[in-house]
Amino acid sequence: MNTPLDKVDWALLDALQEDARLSYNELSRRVHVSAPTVAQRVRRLEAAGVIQGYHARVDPTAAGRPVIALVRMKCYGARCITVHPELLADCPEVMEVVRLTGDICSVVKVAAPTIRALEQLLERLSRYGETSSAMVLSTPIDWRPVAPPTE
Amino acid sequence: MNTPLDKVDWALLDALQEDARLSYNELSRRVHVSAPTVAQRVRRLEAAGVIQGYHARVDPTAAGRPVIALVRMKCYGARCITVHPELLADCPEVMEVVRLTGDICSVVKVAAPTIRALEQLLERLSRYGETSSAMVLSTPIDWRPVAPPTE
DNA sequence: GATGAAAATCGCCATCG
DNA sequence: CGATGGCGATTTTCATC
Repeated sequence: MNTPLDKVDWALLDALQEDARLSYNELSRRVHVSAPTVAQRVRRLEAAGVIQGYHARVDPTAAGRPVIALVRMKCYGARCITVHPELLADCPEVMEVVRLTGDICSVVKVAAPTIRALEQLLERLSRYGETSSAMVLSTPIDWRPVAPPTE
Repeated sequence: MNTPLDKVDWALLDALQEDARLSYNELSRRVHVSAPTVAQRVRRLEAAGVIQGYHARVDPTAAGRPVIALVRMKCYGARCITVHPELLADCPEVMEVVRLTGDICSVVKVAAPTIRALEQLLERLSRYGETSSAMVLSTPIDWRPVAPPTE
């Protein structure tokens, strides 16, 4: 079902991206739409896959994983981790994997407790392809909400 | 205040990373700790900066921004966007900026509505440094919770 | 940190515009 | 398709142990 998102949908998405814990009543006040309508809209957005989940954002450093890195992968053909992400199911250090165009197969974002743990993960990743890693010094922009496409 | 996270803290972090909309009562049931204690713990985690926010995760493609890319930047000295992220305040396409060690200054994650919009953003970014971009074909691992560091 | 209760809030159903 | 009203259930918080 591909009915485009209207003004109310985007107001709800804005609010819930900013604070996922807002109640339907509170959303109703902010968006100036009745609470039952809010609940219906939000459930529709969830069912349509527009909203994929609600998550607390945890600071990896404060949580004991201060070693952040980006690992560029050039996988060996069929063992490409982008087609077998389940290979990394038991690697809690792996936060994100994106598959790319170009000579870099994928980029893996990693959050490890220690340099040593990062080293071990790189060894593991090197089974699947050539790795090239860079440490994350800081995150000037950590997170941004998805904004309505202005057309 | 740097008191390390205990078992209860991690149970709460796990639950709230998985579903940020759980009530304190529901958390109380899952973590087997009384509701007032849950509320107190969660507020402490928020105040300590361990929990940085609660966000709905929105699928950029479903929300009208299907053109995702990673842009590697080699900034021109002082104009480096990692030290002046406010230069990108009015670029809703920019989702994330990480500063890196190595010859790549930073990587910028972008979600644009169209190829044309991506092109325009690249023009803008090229004012600050050399850009090298790769399209995101897919995201085999989109998101992972921060897990307790096993030591 | 647990308990218990009180006040406020929330979510949902049926109904109506 | 959205708004209103009201009910019951849930939640949050306070004081106390």
